Amino acid sequence: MSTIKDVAREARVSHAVVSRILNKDPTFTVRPETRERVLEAAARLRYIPNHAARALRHNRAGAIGLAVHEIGNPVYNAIIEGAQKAVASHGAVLMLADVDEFHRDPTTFNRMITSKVIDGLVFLPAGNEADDFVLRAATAALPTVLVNDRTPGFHSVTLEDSDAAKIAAEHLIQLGHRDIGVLLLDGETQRRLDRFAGHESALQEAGIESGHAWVENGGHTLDSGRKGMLRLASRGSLPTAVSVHNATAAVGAMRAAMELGLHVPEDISIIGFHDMSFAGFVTPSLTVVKLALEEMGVQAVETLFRLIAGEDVEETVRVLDPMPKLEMRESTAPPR
Amino acid sequence: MSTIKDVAREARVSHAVVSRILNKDPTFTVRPETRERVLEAAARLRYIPNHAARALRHNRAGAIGLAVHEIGNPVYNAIIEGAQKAVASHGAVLMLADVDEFHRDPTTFNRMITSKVIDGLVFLPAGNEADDFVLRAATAALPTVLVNDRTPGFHSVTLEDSDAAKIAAEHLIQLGHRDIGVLLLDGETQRRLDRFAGHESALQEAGIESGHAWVENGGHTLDSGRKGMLRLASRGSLPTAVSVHNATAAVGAMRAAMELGLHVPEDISIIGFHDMSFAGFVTPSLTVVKLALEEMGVQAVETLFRLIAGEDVEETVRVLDPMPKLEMRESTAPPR
DNA sequence: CTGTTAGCGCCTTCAA
DNA sequence: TTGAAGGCGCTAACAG
Repeated sequence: MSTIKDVAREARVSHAVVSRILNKDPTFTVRPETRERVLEAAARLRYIPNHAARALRHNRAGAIGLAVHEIGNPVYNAIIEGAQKAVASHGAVLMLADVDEFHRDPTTFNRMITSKVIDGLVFLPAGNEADDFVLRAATAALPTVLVNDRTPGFHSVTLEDSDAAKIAAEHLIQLGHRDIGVLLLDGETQRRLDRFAGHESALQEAGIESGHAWVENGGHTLDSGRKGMLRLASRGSLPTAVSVHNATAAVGAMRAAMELGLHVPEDISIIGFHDMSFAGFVTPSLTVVKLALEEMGVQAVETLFRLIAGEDVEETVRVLDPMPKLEMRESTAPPR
Repeated sequence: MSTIKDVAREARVSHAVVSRILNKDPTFTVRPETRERVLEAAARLRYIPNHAARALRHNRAGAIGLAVHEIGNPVYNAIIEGAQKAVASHGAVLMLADVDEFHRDPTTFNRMITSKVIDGLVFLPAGNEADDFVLRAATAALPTVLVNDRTPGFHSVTLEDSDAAKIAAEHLIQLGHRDIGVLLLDGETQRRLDRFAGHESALQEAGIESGHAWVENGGHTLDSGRKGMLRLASRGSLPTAVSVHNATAAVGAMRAAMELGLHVPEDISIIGFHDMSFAGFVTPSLTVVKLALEEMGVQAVETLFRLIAGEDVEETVRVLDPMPKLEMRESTAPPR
């Protein structure tokens, strides 16, 4: 591995000159032939600046962290991809981490946030106790941005959760459903409340008395969705349609319906959130409200970089483009 | 952020002493009271060594990379988790990266492998052109370990692919199937061939002439699995059972069967590989051969660290514990 | 226009 | 048993 000094020797200049040329220092003028010599030497030696030395000098790691629950949940995939791209466009690298893992063994996490391994953290909360620990520790040590949720006092990037839930409920209403259940997210997140509010407002506008009849937590995993649906069913009466506020949970809910001997969508319609890969491939394929997950990942990282640069940033960034949009498939149909 | 000098001043010693105490230098003896003072000061100031300075000094990044195709594919989740844990146990951090992203824009990748952002790379190939680029570039620059595949001349950690495929085929044979199709992985990977060999050997031992009758590529995605199944069906005759060498593709294959008006498992049995989260939740739930994915992730990282430390490492590490195991669910049944 | 110098925070001889 | 000094590779202020 060649260093800046090797290049300097090769180009017969001091290493400081190399540094300034390669970093395109605007306050610096140099004879074209010298610049030429330096660039040529750098190319020939395949010089690449040492990351650690740079980080030490700048007091910047050149890496940012992304902490999620369950890296494997396909819903998060789009967020991760968006973040990945945005980070790359800043010439930095992404470090992916599991929140629950961090909570179980905080050593790594603590090192990551306190020893300058990363310059900032994007954090996707799920509403459990691990969140609280991570959020508290992270914000104390680093610029931190919440993604897919908002909490007063913290920088956040959110979707139009209320609108999205409203679109889902309206779709069911439009199909002719009046008995509409909902599987909310679990955990104490704002998006849970926002989505619930959107759902309720659609019912209200349609003149449907909800009376909080069929409301359960469905969470964001296959298993929690399945259990939520089973709880809904254990009430004696069943709705003809259910809005599930997460696509992974919706697949679990469909599984539960099948176990109960119900056919989807003939006996019960199910709509999910997020257009993750599995939505179109399960049977029946899942009608969803598609959200701008990837764009949200991008925005979160951009917000974080602005924070790191010390810029003034509004507390809550809302991702408005693209807006939530219905993606109709097989799992919803008129009631019979 | 306090530095080693702050601690030294606080404990009224030189910073060299602090360094040696904190790093437990065995060739170093110190008066208990001095050690006490230092440890106490370090704790009080919440001293954490600066990662960049350490990296610079040791010429080690303290991070290792994991390059996969499609971070969101649930099959990889277990591998990632295993790797995560192993990396943490070494006091390092994991950098997750997307191979295809790297191929599209090699800038970030090149920086990552050449500028000491990571100390080594674990690489999960899928058999496309992106692999070749990444593998070539990575091995030239860094200690690199292949995971879930093997290539002569490169360090690899693999599963018992042949055995696993054999178990899958034997399960179908035992149920009474004789007309057995297979959806292979695509791409030019060794595990594709190994699994095919295991499959064939089961048929042979059962006295079934394969004649390469129902053999197609199913890949490792929902869509490729679906298409593979459609191609199988387009041949005029249909097998009564299909072994799909990847669980995600198997879900796609089930979807295709449904589109063809076939019921699973009544008309056609389907068995998949890897016990990923969705396997138990799709309808019908998917019978799979469960592989030691998480353990493979662990082993890959351990192998990489041995390589980084300059130890002698056998070229191919086989993960033998736990061995592949059948996990029977609803998608396989006797032929009718 | 270019070179010299002084650190960033840490570890590791070498001396005392 | 402890301290002083040098240097990892890089950048930025200051000289020339």
